[in-house]
Amino acid sequence: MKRAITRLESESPGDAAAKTIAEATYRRLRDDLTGWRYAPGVKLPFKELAEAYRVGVSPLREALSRLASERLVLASGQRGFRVPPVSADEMWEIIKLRQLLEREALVDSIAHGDAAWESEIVAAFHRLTRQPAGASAPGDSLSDWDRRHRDFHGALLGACSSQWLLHFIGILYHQSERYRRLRFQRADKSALPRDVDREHREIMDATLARKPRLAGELLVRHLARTGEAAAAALTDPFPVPTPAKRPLNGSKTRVTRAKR
Amino acid sequence: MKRAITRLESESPGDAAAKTIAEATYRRLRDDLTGWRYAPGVKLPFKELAEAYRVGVSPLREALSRLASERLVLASGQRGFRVPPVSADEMWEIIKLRQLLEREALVDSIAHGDAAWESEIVAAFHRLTRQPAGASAPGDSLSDWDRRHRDFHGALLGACSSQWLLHFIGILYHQSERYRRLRFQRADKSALPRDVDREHREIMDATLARKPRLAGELLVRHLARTGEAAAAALTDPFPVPTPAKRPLNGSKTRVTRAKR
DNA sequence: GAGTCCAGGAATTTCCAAAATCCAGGTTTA
DNA sequence: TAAACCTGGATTTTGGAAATTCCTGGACTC
Repeated sequence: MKRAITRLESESPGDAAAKTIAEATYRRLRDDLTGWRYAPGVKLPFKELAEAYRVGVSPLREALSRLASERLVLASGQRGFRVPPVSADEMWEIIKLRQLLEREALVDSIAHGDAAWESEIVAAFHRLTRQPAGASAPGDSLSDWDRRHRDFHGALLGACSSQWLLHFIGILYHQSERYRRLRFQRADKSALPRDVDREHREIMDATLARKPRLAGELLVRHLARTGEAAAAALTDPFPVPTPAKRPLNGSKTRVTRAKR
Repeated sequence: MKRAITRLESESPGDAAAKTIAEATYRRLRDDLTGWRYAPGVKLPFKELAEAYRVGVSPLREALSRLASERLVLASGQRGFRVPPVSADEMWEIIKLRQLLEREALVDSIAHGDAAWESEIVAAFHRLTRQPAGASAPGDSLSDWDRRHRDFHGALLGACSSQWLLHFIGILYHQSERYRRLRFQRADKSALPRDVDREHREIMDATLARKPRLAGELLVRHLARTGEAAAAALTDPFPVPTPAKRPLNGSKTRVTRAKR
Protein backbone atom coordinates (compact mmCIF):
# COMPACT_ATOMS: atom_id res chain seq x y z
CA MET A 1 0.00 0.00 0.00
CA LYS A 2 1.65 3.12 -1.16
CA ARG A 3 1.60 6.36 0.61
CA ALA A 4 -0.87 8.87 -0.76
CA ILE A 5 1.77 11.32 -1.77
CA THR A 6 2.03 13.33 -4.90
CA ARG A 7 5.49 13.54 -6.31
CA LEU A 8 6.85 16.57 -8.03
CA GLU A 9 5.39 15.01 -11.11
CA SER A 10 2.75 12.34 -10.99
CA GLU A 11 3.75 10.64 -14.21
CA SER A 12 6.78 8.53 -13.61
CA PRO A 13 7.83 7.35 -17.08
CA GLY A 14 8.13 9.44 -20.19
CA ASP A 15 4.61 10.43 -20.89
CA ALA A 16 2.46 7.82 -19.25
CA ALA A 17 -1.23 8.27 -18.78
CA ALA A 18 -2.12 11.46 -20.54
CA LYS A 19 -5.82 10.82 -20.50
CA THR A 20 -6.75 13.61 -22.80
CA ILE A 21 -5.31 15.46 -25.76
CA ALA A 22 -5.32 18.69 -23.85
CA GLU A 23 -3.30 17.07 -21.09
CA ALA A 24 -0.76 15.62 -23.49
CA THR A 25 -0.44 18.91 -25.32
CA TYR A 26 0.02 20.70 -22.03
CA ARG A 27 2.96 18.49 -21.12
CA ARG A 28 4.57 18.70 -24.51
CA LEU A 29 4.30 22.45 -24.57
CA ARG A 30 5.57 22.72 -21.03
CA ASP A 31 8.66 20.71 -21.78
CA ASP A 32 9.28 22.63 -24.98
CA LEU A 33 8.86 25.93 -23.15
CA THR A 34 11.28 25.08 -20.36
CA GLY A 35 13.62 23.61 -22.98
CA TRP A 36 13.73 26.89 -24.91
CA ARG A 37 12.21 25.65 -28.12
CA TYR A 38 10.63 29.08 -28.27
CA ALA A 39 12.50 32.28 -27.57
CA PRO A 40 11.29 34.63 -24.85
CA GLY A 41 8.88 37.27 -26.04
CA VAL A 42 7.70 35.56 -29.20
CA LYS A 43 4.04 35.16 -29.93
CA LEU A 44 2.48 31.72 -29.95
CA PRO A 45 -0.15 31.78 -32.68
CA PHE A 46 -2.88 29.19 -32.52
CA LYS A 47 -2.67 28.28 -36.14
CA GLU A 48 0.99 27.43 -36.15
CA LEU A 49 0.94 25.60 -32.84
CA ALA A 50 -2.11 23.63 -33.86
CA GLU A 51 -0.47 22.26 -36.93
CA ALA A 52 2.89 21.85 -35.22
CA TYR A 53 1.41 19.64 -32.52
CA ARG A 54 -1.32 18.22 -34.74
CA VAL A 55 -4.20 19.14 -32.47
CA GLY A 56 -7.31 21.26 -32.74
CA VAL A 57 -7.64 24.68 -31.21
CA SER A 58 -9.78 23.57 -28.27
CA PRO A 59 -7.26 21.31 -26.52
CA LEU A 60 -4.53 23.69 -27.52
CA ARG A 61 -6.33 26.55 -25.90
CA GLU A 62 -6.84 24.56 -22.74
CA ALA A 63 -3.17 23.64 -22.64
CA LEU A 64 -2.10 27.26 -23.07
CA SER A 65 -4.58 28.36 -20.47
CA ARG A 66 -3.16 25.95 -17.93
CA LEU A 67 0.36 27.02 -18.76
CA ALA A 68 -0.68 30.61 -18.24
CA SER A 69 -1.90 29.81 -14.76
CA GLU A 70 1.60 28.55 -14.00
CA ARG A 71 3.16 31.52 -15.77
CA LEU A 72 4.96 29.48 -18.35
CA VAL A 73 3.17 31.53 -20.97
CA LEU A 74 1.63 34.97 -20.76
CA ALA A 75 -2.01 35.45 -21.72
CA SER A 76 -3.08 38.94 -22.65
CA GLY A 77 -6.68 39.81 -23.20
CA GLN A 78 -7.79 38.96 -26.67
CA ARG A 79 -4.29 39.18 -28.01
CA GLY A 80 -3.24 35.59 -27.64
CA PHE A 81 -0.33 34.06 -25.78
CA ARG A 82 3.35 34.93 -25.61
CA VAL A 83 6.48 33.37 -24.19
CA PRO A 84 7.36 35.23 -20.98
CA PRO A 85 10.49 37.34 -21.00
CA VAL A 86 13.40 36.50 -18.75
CA SER A 87 14.84 38.75 -16.11
CA ALA A 88 17.39 38.32 -13.40
CA ASP A 89 15.03 39.88 -10.89
CA GLU A 90 12.33 37.35 -11.52
CA MET A 91 14.84 34.54 -11.48
CA TRP A 92 15.98 35.51 -8.01
CA GLU A 93 12.40 35.85 -6.88
CA ILE A 94 11.86 32.27 -7.89
CA ILE A 95 15.05 31.03 -6.27
CA LYS A 96 14.29 32.80 -3.01
CA LEU A 97 10.80 31.38 -2.89
CA ARG A 98 12.12 27.92 -3.65
CA GLN A 99 14.54 28.30 -0.77
CA LEU A 100 11.77 29.25 1.59
CA LEU A 101 9.36 26.55 0.49
CA GLU A 102 11.70 23.66 -0.14
CA ARG A 103 13.48 24.11 3.15
CA GLU A 104 10.13 23.98 4.88
CA ALA A 105 9.10 20.92 2.90
CA LEU A 106 12.37 19.13 3.53
CA VAL A 107 12.15 19.67 7.26
CA ASP A 108 8.61 18.34 7.22
CA SER A 109 9.63 15.44 5.05
CA ILE A 110 12.40 14.48 7.46
CA ALA A 111 9.92 14.60 10.31
CA HIS A 112 7.44 12.32 8.58
CA GLY A 113 9.60 10.10 6.37
CA ASP A 114 9.65 6.34 6.83
CA ALA A 115 11.95 3.61 5.57
CA ALA A 116 10.33 3.46 2.15
CA TRP A 117 10.96 7.16 1.73
CA GLU A 118 14.61 6.72 2.64
CA SER A 119 15.21 3.97 0.13
CA GLU A 120 13.44 5.96 -2.56
CA ILE A 121 15.92 8.79 -2.01
CA VAL A 122 18.88 6.46 -2.21
CA ALA A 123 17.54 4.88 -5.37
CA ALA A 124 16.89 8.23 -7.02
CA PHE A 125 20.38 9.42 -6.15
CA HIS A 126 21.86 6.28 -7.58
CA ARG A 127 20.00 6.72 -10.84
CA LEU A 128 21.03 10.34 -11.00
CA THR A 129 24.74 9.84 -10.48
CA ARG A 130 25.12 6.76 -12.62
CA GLN A 131 24.07 8.66 -15.67
CA PRO A 132 26.19 11.21 -17.52
CA ALA A 133 24.77 14.70 -17.68
CA GLY A 134 24.39 14.53 -21.43
CA ALA A 135 22.70 17.23 -23.35
CA SER A 136 19.11 16.92 -24.42
CA ALA A 137 18.39 14.40 -27.12
CA PRO A 138 17.48 16.21 -30.32
CA GLY A 139 13.98 14.78 -30.50
CA ASP A 140 13.15 15.31 -26.86
CA SER A 141 13.55 18.63 -25.17
CA LEU A 142 13.74 17.02 -21.73
CA SER A 143 16.86 14.96 -21.22
CA ASP A 144 17.19 11.84 -19.12
CA TRP A 145 19.36 13.64 -16.61
CA ASP A 146 16.75 16.36 -16.25
CA ARG A 147 14.17 13.74 -15.43
CA ARG A 148 16.39 11.99 -12.92
CA HIS A 149 17.32 15.28 -11.35
CA ARG A 150 13.67 16.18 -10.95
CA ASP A 151 12.95 12.78 -9.47
CA PHE A 152 15.76 13.09 -6.95
CA HIS A 153 14.58 16.44 -5.67
CA GLY A 154 11.05 15.07 -5.63
CA ALA A 155 12.13 12.07 -3.60
CA LEU A 156 13.73 14.28 -0.97
CA LEU A 157 10.42 16.02 -0.36
CA GLY A 158 8.38 12.88 -0.93
CA ALA A 159 7.30 12.52 2.69
CA CYS A 160 6.17 16.10 3.12
CA SER A 161 2.70 16.16 4.56
CA SER A 162 1.50 19.32 2.83
CA GLN A 163 0.09 18.78 -0.61
CA TRP A 164 -0.18 22.50 -1.13
CA LEU A 165 3.46 23.05 -0.35
CA LEU A 166 4.42 20.42 -2.91
CA HIS A 167 2.05 21.93 -5.42
CA PHE A 168 3.70 25.33 -5.29
CA ILE A 169 7.16 23.82 -5.24
CA GLY A 170 6.30 21.96 -8.42
CA ILE A 171 5.27 25.12 -10.20
CA LEU A 172 8.41 26.92 -9.12
CA TYR A 173 10.50 23.97 -10.13
CA HIS A 174 9.38 24.26 -13.72
CA GLN A 175 10.05 27.98 -13.67
CA SER A 176 13.46 27.35 -12.27
CA GLU A 177 14.19 24.73 -14.87
CA ARG A 178 13.49 27.29 -17.52
CA TYR A 179 16.22 29.53 -16.18
CA ARG A 180 18.61 26.73 -15.37
CA ARG A 181 18.47 25.41 -18.89
CA LEU A 182 19.23 28.80 -20.33
CA ARG A 183 22.88 27.83 -20.02
CA PHE A 184 22.56 25.01 -22.48
CA GLN A 185 21.45 27.46 -25.12
CA ARG A 186 25.00 28.67 -25.21
CA ALA A 187 27.46 27.06 -27.58
CA ASP A 188 30.14 26.55 -24.99
CA LYS A 189 28.98 24.49 -22.08
CA SER A 190 31.74 25.60 -19.77
CA ALA A 191 30.32 24.93 -16.36
CA LEU A 192 31.16 26.92 -13.30
CA PRO A 193 33.54 25.04 -11.06
CA ARG A 194 30.79 23.14 -9.33
CA ASP A 195 30.39 19.59 -8.16
CA VAL A 196 26.66 19.05 -8.38
CA ASP A 197 26.83 15.38 -7.50
CA ARG A 198 28.64 16.24 -4.32
CA GLU A 199 26.05 18.84 -3.40
CA HIS A 200 23.30 16.33 -3.93
CA ARG A 201 25.12 13.72 -1.88
CA GLU A 202 25.57 16.09 1.03
CA ILE A 203 21.92 16.98 1.03
CA MET A 204 20.98 13.32 0.91
CA ASP A 205 23.34 12.39 3.72
CA ALA A 206 22.04 15.10 6.01
CA THR A 207 18.49 14.14 5.16
CA LEU A 208 18.96 10.47 5.87
CA ALA A 209 20.80 11.35 9.06
CA ARG A 210 17.64 13.21 10.06
CA LYS A 211 19.32 16.54 10.55
CA PRO A 212 16.66 18.99 9.36
CA ARG A 213 18.64 22.15 10.07
CA LEU A 214 21.71 21.01 8.21
CA ALA A 215 19.79 19.44 5.33
CA GLY A 216 17.70 22.56 4.88
CA GLU A 217 20.76 24.76 4.90
CA LEU A 218 22.52 22.62 2.33
CA LEU A 219 19.47 22.65 0.12
CA VAL A 220 19.25 26.42 0.36
CA ARG A 221 22.89 26.73 -0.66
CA HIS A 222 22.37 24.31 -3.50
CA LEU A 223 19.54 26.42 -4.83
CA ALA A 224 21.60 29.57 -4.47
CA ARG A 225 24.34 28.05 -6.61
CA THR A 226 21.76 27.11 -9.20
CA GLY A 227 20.67 30.71 -9.22
CA GLU A 228 24.22 31.96 -9.65
CA ALA A 229 24.77 29.69 -12.60
CA ALA A 230 21.58 30.91 -14.23
CA ALA A 231 22.53 34.51 -13.50
CA ALA A 232 25.80 33.97 -15.33
CA ALA A 233 23.93 32.70 -18.36
CA LEU A 234 21.58 35.67 -18.16
CA THR A 235 24.38 38.20 -18.49
CA ASP A 236 25.53 36.63 -21.74
CA PRO A 237 23.92 38.59 -24.53
CA PHE A 238 23.51 35.71 -26.94
CA PRO A 239 20.68 33.58 -25.62
CA VAL A 240 18.47 36.43 -24.53
CA PRO A 241 16.93 38.05 -27.60
CA THR A 242 15.38 40.92 -25.75
CA PRO A 243 12.06 41.16 -27.53
CA ALA A 244 11.99 44.14 -29.81
CA LYS A 245 8.69 45.39 -31.11
CA ARG A 246 8.42 42.45 -33.41
CA PRO A 247 10.31 39.46 -32.11
CA LEU A 248 9.91 37.41 -35.26
CA ASN A 249 13.60 37.00 -35.84
CA GLY A 250 14.37 33.56 -37.13
CA SER A 251 13.34 31.88 -33.95
CA LYS A 252 9.75 32.35 -34.89
CA THR A 253 10.04 30.25 -37.99
CA ARG A 254 11.12 27.46 -35.75
CA VAL A 255 7.68 27.51 -34.25
CA THR A 256 6.16 26.30 -37.44
CA ARG A 257 8.46 23.35 -37.73
CA ALA A 258 6.36 20.29 -37.09
CA LYS A 259 7.51 18.18 -34.18
CA ARG A 260 8.09 14.70 -35.50
CA MET B 1 3.08 57.09 -11.96
CA LYS B 2 1.79 54.16 -10.06
CA ARG B 3 3.86 51.37 -8.76
CA ALA B 4 3.83 48.28 -10.91
CA ILE B 5 2.34 46.11 -8.25
CA THR B 6 -0.34 43.52 -8.55
CA ARG B 7 -2.85 43.55 -5.78
CA LEU B 8 -4.44 40.46 -4.38
CA GLU B 9 -7.01 41.02 -7.05
CA SER B 10 -6.36 43.16 -10.05
CA GLU B 11 -9.95 44.24 -10.51
CA SER B 12 -10.82 46.86 -7.99
CA PRO B 13 -14.58 47.37 -8.42
CA GLY B 14 -17.17 44.70 -8.67
CA ASP B 15 -16.41 43.04 -11.95
CA ALA B 16 -14.53 45.59 -13.98
CA ALA B 17 -12.69 44.66 -17.13
CA ALA B 18 -13.49 41.07 -17.81
CA LYS B 19 -12.23 41.11 -21.34
CA THR B 20 -13.56 37.76 -22.30
CA ILE B 21 -16.50 35.52 -21.50
CA ALA B 22 -14.19 32.85 -20.19
CA GLU B 23 -12.65 35.35 -17.82
CA ALA B 24 -16.01 36.58 -16.58
CA THR B 25 -17.29 33.06 -16.11
CA TYR B 26 -14.14 32.18 -14.22
CA ARG B 27 -14.72 34.96 -11.75
CA ARG B 28 -18.39 34.25 -11.30
CA LEU B 29 -17.76 30.59 -10.71
CA ARG B 30 -14.91 31.34 -8.33
CA ASP B 31 -17.03 33.60 -6.20
CA ASP B 32 -19.88 31.12 -6.22
CA LEU B 33 -17.54 28.31 -5.25
CA THR B 34 -15.99 30.15 -2.33
CA GLY B 35 -19.45 31.34 -1.37
CA TRP B 36 -20.78 27.78 -1.11
CA ARG B 37 -23.35 27.98 -3.82
CA TYR B 38 -22.37 24.40 -4.54
CA ALA B 39 -21.91 21.78 -1.85
CA PRO B 40 -18.59 19.97 -1.54
CA GLY B 41 -18.37 16.79 -3.53
CA VAL B 42 -21.12 17.50 -6.03
CA LYS B 43 -20.53 17.13 -9.70
CA LEU B 44 -20.54 20.17 -11.94
CA PRO B 45 -22.12 19.07 -15.20
CA PHE B 46 -21.38 21.13 -18.27
CA LYS B 47 -24.91 21.22 -19.47
CA GLU B 48 -26.37 22.65 -16.31
CA LEU B 49 -23.59 25.14 -15.74
CA ALA B 50 -23.74 26.28 -19.34
CA GLU B 51 -27.37 27.16 -19.11
CA ALA B 52 -27.07 28.51 -15.58
CA TYR B 53 -24.42 31.01 -16.59
CA ARG B 54 -25.69 31.39 -20.15
CA VAL B 55 -22.42 30.57 -21.85
CA GLY B 56 -21.21 27.97 -24.30
CA VAL B 57 -19.13 25.01 -23.35
CA SER B 58 -15.88 26.45 -24.65
CA PRO B 59 -15.53 29.38 -22.27
CA LEU B 60 -17.06 27.29 -19.50
CA ARG B 61 -14.45 24.64 -19.98
CA GLU B 62 -11.69 27.21 -19.88
CA ALA B 63 -13.06 28.69 -16.68
CA LEU B 64 -13.27 25.30 -15.01
CA SER B 65 -9.80 24.44 -16.19
CA ARG B 66 -8.38 27.55 -14.63
CA LEU B 67 -10.24 26.90 -11.41
CA ALA B 68 -8.82 23.41 -11.37
CA SER B 69 -5.31 24.79 -11.55
CA GLU B 70 -6.09 26.75 -8.39
CA ARG B 71 -7.78 23.73 -6.82
CA LEU B 72 -11.13 25.39 -6.46
CA VAL B 73 -12.56 22.51 -8.48
CA LEU B 74 -11.25 19.03 -9.03
CA ALA B 75 -10.72 17.76 -12.57
CA SER B 76 -10.58 14.04 -13.03
CA GLY B 77 -9.62 12.49 -16.33
CA GLN B 78 -12.54 12.31 -18.62
CA ARG B 79 -15.01 12.37 -15.79
CA GLY B 80 -15.64 16.04 -15.54
CA PHE B 81 -15.29 18.43 -12.65
CA ARG B 82 -16.33 18.23 -9.00
CA VAL B 83 -16.42 20.56 -6.04
CA PRO B 84 -13.50 19.65 -3.77
CA PRO B 85 -14.32 18.13 -0.41
CA VAL B 86 -13.46 19.91 2.79
CA SER B 87 -11.19 18.58 5.48
CA ALA B 88 -9.68 20.02 8.61
CA ASP B 89 -6.27 18.72 7.60
CA GLU B 90 -6.27 20.57 4.34
CA MET B 91 -7.60 23.68 6.00
CA TRP B 92 -4.66 23.74 8.39
CA GLU B 93 -2.29 23.09 5.53
CA ILE B 94 -3.61 26.21 3.88
CA ILE B 95 -3.46 28.27 7.05
CA LYS B 96 0.09 27.21 7.83
CA LEU B 97 1.23 28.04 4.33
CA ARG B 98 -0.48 31.39 4.50
CA GLN B 99 1.33 32.09 7.75
CA LEU B 100 4.66 31.26 6.17
CA LEU B 101 4.09 33.23 2.99
CA GLU B 102 2.20 36.23 4.28
CA ARG B 103 4.65 36.85 7.09
CA GLU B 104 7.43 36.84 4.52
CA ALA B 105 5.50 39.15 2.24
CA LEU B 106 4.60 41.53 5.03
CA VAL B 107 8.20 41.83 6.14
CA ASP B 108 9.23 42.54 2.59
CA SER B 109 6.39 44.99 2.16
CA ILE B 110 7.45 46.90 5.26
CA ALA B 111 10.99 47.04 3.92
CA HIS B 112 9.94 48.46 0.57
CA GLY B 113 6.78 50.42 1.31
CA ASP B 114 6.56 54.14 0.64
CA ALA B 115 4.14 56.83 1.72
CA ALA B 116 1.55 55.94 -0.89
CA TRP B 117 1.54 52.38 0.38
CA GLU B 118 0.97 53.61 3.93
CA SER B 119 -1.98 55.75 3.05
CA GLU B 120 -3.48 52.94 1.02
CA ILE B 121 -3.44 50.75 4.12
CA VAL B 122 -5.07 53.42 6.24
CA ALA B 123 -7.74 53.99 3.63
CA ALA B 124 -8.47 50.30 3.28
CA PHE B 125 -8.75 49.91 7.03
CA HIS B 126 -11.11 52.82 7.22
CA ARG B 127 -13.36 51.37 4.56
CA LEU B 128 -13.28 48.02 6.29
CA THR B 129 -14.25 49.20 9.75
CA ARG B 130 -16.84 51.73 8.71
CA GLN B 131 -18.96 49.03 7.19
CA PRO B 132 -21.00 46.50 9.12
CA ALA B 133 -20.04 42.88 8.58
CA GLY B 134 -23.38 42.08 7.06
CA ALA B 135 -24.09 38.75 5.48
CA SER B 136 -23.87 38.27 1.78
CA ALA B 137 -26.51 39.93 -0.30
CA PRO B 138 -28.80 37.29 -1.73
CA GLY B 139 -27.99 38.03 -5.33
CA ASP B 140 -24.25 38.31 -4.89
CA SER B 141 -22.23 35.59 -3.25
CA LEU B 142 -19.44 37.97 -2.35
CA SER B 143 -20.41 40.55 0.21
CA ASP B 144 -19.11 44.08 0.48
CA TRP B 145 -17.34 43.28 3.71
CA ASP B 146 -15.60 40.34 2.04
CA ARG B 147 -14.34 42.63 -0.67
CA ARG B 148 -13.12 45.24 1.78
CA HIS B 149 -11.49 42.60 3.89
CA ARG B 150 -9.67 41.24 0.89
CA ASP B 151 -8.57 44.73 -0.09
CA PHE B 152 -7.23 45.45 3.38
CA HIS B 153 -5.09 42.35 3.47
CA GLY B 154 -3.98 43.10 -0.07
CA ALA B 155 -2.99 46.63 0.89
CA LEU B 156 -0.80 45.37 3.72
CA LEU B 157 1.23 43.31 1.27
CA GLY B 158 0.96 45.87 -1.50
CA ALA B 159 4.62 46.88 -1.43
CA CYS B 160 5.99 43.36 -1.48
CA SER B 161 8.58 43.08 -4.21
CA SER B 162 7.94 39.46 -5.12
CA GLN B 163 5.21 38.96 -7.67
CA TRP B 164 5.43 35.24 -7.24
CA LEU B 165 4.90 35.45 -3.52
CA LEU B 166 1.80 37.55 -4.05
CA HIS B 167 0.58 35.15 -6.70
CA PHE B 168 0.64 32.17 -4.36
CA ILE B 169 -0.80 34.17 -1.53
CA GLY B 170 -3.71 35.11 -3.75
CA ILE B 171 -4.47 31.49 -4.55
CA LEU B 172 -4.32 30.51 -0.91
CA TYR B 173 -6.50 33.44 0.02
CA HIS B 174 -9.35 32.16 -2.11
CA GLN B 175 -8.94 28.69 -0.63
CA SER B 176 -8.99 30.17 2.83
CA GLU B 177 -12.06 32.21 2.07
CA ARG B 178 -13.83 29.03 1.13
CA TYR B 179 -13.23 27.63 4.59
CA ARG B 180 -13.82 30.89 6.39
CA ARG B 181 -17.20 31.33 4.85
CA LEU B 182 -18.25 27.87 5.86
CA ARG B 183 -19.45 29.44 9.07
CA PHE B 184 -22.05 31.51 7.35
CA GLN B 185 -23.67 28.39 6.04
CA ARG B 186 -24.82 27.73 9.56
CA ALA B 187 -28.14 29.05 10.71
CA ASP B 188 -26.83 30.57 13.92
CA LYS B 189 -24.08 33.04 13.27
CA SER B 190 -22.78 32.95 16.79
CA ALA B 191 -19.27 34.18 16.43
CA LEU B 192 -16.44 33.13 18.66
CA PRO B 193 -15.53 35.85 21.10
CA ARG B 194 -13.26 37.64 18.73
CA ASP B 195 -12.60 41.25 17.91
CA VAL B 196 -11.53 41.14 14.31
CA ASP B 197 -11.36 44.89 13.89
CA ARG B 198 -8.98 45.08 16.79
CA GLU B 199 -6.77 42.39 15.30
CA HIS B 200 -6.68 44.25 12.03
CA ARG B 201 -5.85 47.51 13.75
CA GLU B 202 -2.98 45.99 15.67
CA ILE B 203 -1.50 44.54 12.50
CA MET B 204 -1.86 47.87 10.77
CA ASP B 205 -0.28 49.79 13.63
CA ALA B 206 2.72 47.51 13.79
CA THR B 207 3.08 47.66 10.03
CA LEU B 208 2.97 51.44 9.85
CA ALA B 209 5.38 51.60 12.78
CA ARG B 210 7.74 49.55 10.62
CA LYS B 211 8.09 46.73 13.09
CA PRO B 212 8.36 43.70 10.82
CA ARG B 213 8.81 41.14 13.59
CA LEU B 214 5.79 42.27 15.54
CA ALA B 215 3.61 42.81 12.51
CA GLY B 216 4.46 39.39 11.17
CA GLU B 217 3.73 37.76 14.48
CA LEU B 218 0.37 39.50 14.78
CA LEU B 219 -0.55 38.49 11.26
CA VAL B 220 0.36 34.89 12.01
CA ARG B 221 -1.85 34.93 15.08
CA HIS B 222 -4.65 36.54 13.14
CA LEU B 223 -4.51 33.74 10.60
CA ALA B 224 -4.42 31.12 13.33
CA ARG B 225 -7.62 32.53 14.79
CA THR B 226 -9.22 32.44 11.38
CA GLY B 227 -8.25 28.79 11.22
CA GLU B 228 -9.73 28.06 14.60
CA ALA B 229 -13.01 29.66 13.65
CA ALA B 230 -13.17 27.60 10.48
CA ALA B 231 -12.27 24.46 12.41
CA ALA B 232 -15.20 25.09 14.70
CA ALA B 233 -17.52 25.31 11.72
CA LEU B 234 -16.02 22.14 10.30
CA THR B 235 -16.91 20.07 13.34
CA ASP B 236 -20.55 20.98 13.01
CA PRO B 237 -22.19 18.22 11.04
CA PHE B 238 -24.71 20.36 9.25
CA PRO B 239 -22.87 22.26 6.58
CA VAL B 240 -20.66 19.40 5.49
CA PRO B 241 -22.76 16.97 3.46
CA THR B 242 -20.12 14.28 3.17
CA PRO B 243 -20.62 13.26 -0.42
CA ALA B 244 -22.39 9.95 -0.66
CA LYS B 245 -22.30 7.98 -3.87
CA ARG B 246 -24.68 10.33 -5.53
CA PRO B 247 -24.61 13.80 -4.01
CA LEU B 248 -27.61 15.09 -5.89
CA ASN B 249 -29.53 15.98 -2.79
CA GLY B 250 -31.41 19.17 -3.25
CA SER B 251 -28.33 21.27 -3.54
CA LYS B 252 -27.83 19.97 -7.02
CA THR B 253 -31.04 21.49 -8.27
CA ARG B 254 -29.74 24.81 -7.15
CA VAL B 255 -27.08 24.47 -9.78
CA THR B 256 -29.59 24.84 -12.52
CA ARG B 257 -31.01 28.03 -11.14
CA ALA B 258 -30.03 30.77 -13.51
CA LYS B 259 -28.03 33.56 -11.93
CA ARG B 260 -29.76 36.79 -12.72
C1' DG C 1 -25.20 -16.65 -6.13
C1' DA C 2 -21.27 -14.04 -7.62
C1' DG C 3 -18.63 -12.33 -11.15
C1' DT C 4 -17.91 -10.97 -15.99
C1' DC C 5 -19.28 -9.11 -20.16
C1' DC C 6 -22.00 -6.37 -23.19
C1' DA C 7 -25.07 -2.95 -24.78
C1' DG C 8 -27.68 1.64 -24.32
C1' DG C 9 -27.58 6.09 -22.69
C1' DA C 10 -25.40 10.07 -20.78
C1' DA C 11 -21.62 13.02 -20.23
C1' DT C 12 -17.27 14.90 -21.64
C1' DT C 13 -13.98 16.06 -25.02
C1' DT C 14 -12.86 17.57 -29.51
C1' DC C 15 -13.44 19.53 -34.08
C1' DC C 16 -14.82 23.14 -37.00
C1' DA C 17 -17.00 27.14 -38.71
C1' DA C 18 -19.01 31.64 -37.55
C1' DA C 19 -18.65 35.84 -34.88
C1' DA C 20 -16.05 39.22 -32.53
C1' DT C 21 -11.85 41.60 -31.90
C1' DC C 22 -7.44 43.43 -32.98
C1' DC C 23 -3.69 45.20 -35.90
C1' DA C 24 -1.50 47.44 -39.90
C1' DG C 25 -1.66 50.46 -43.59
C1' DG C 26 -3.43 54.11 -46.04
C1' DT C 27 -6.38 58.20 -46.28
C1' DT C 28 -8.26 62.35 -44.66
C1' DT C 29 -8.19 66.45 -41.81
C1' DA C 30 -6.52 70.09 -38.81
C1' DT D 1 3.70 67.30 -40.66
C1' DA D 2 1.31 64.94 -37.41
C1' DA D 3 -2.70 63.14 -35.52
C1' DA D 4 -7.01 60.91 -35.99
C1' DC D 5 -10.01 57.99 -38.61
C1' DC D 6 -11.50 54.43 -41.36
C1' DT D 7 -10.99 49.77 -43.75
C1' DG D 8 -9.33 45.08 -44.95
C1' DG D 9 -7.14 41.11 -43.40
C1' DA D 10 -5.50 38.20 -39.82
C1' DT D 11 -6.16 36.21 -35.25
C1' DT D 12 -8.58 34.99 -31.32
C1' DT D 13 -12.73 33.61 -29.11
C1' DT D 14 -17.15 31.40 -29.02
C1' DG D 15 -21.15 28.31 -30.09
C1' DG D 16 -22.81 24.07 -31.44
C1' DA D 17 -22.48 19.51 -33.32
C1' DA D 18 -19.73 15.15 -33.95
C1' DA D 19 -16.81 11.77 -31.79
C1' DT D 20 -15.05 9.55 -27.99
C1' DT D 21 -15.32 7.86 -23.41
C1' DC D 22 -17.57 6.56 -19.28
C1' DC D 23 -21.27 4.74 -16.41
C1' DT D 24 -25.33 1.89 -15.39
C1' DG D 25 -28.16 -1.94 -15.69
C1' DG D 26 -29.13 -6.42 -17.26
C1' DA D 27 -28.04 -10.89 -19.25
C1' DC D 28 -24.95 -14.63 -19.33
C1' DT D 29 -21.59 -17.93 -17.52
C1' DC D 30 -19.17 -20.49 -13.98
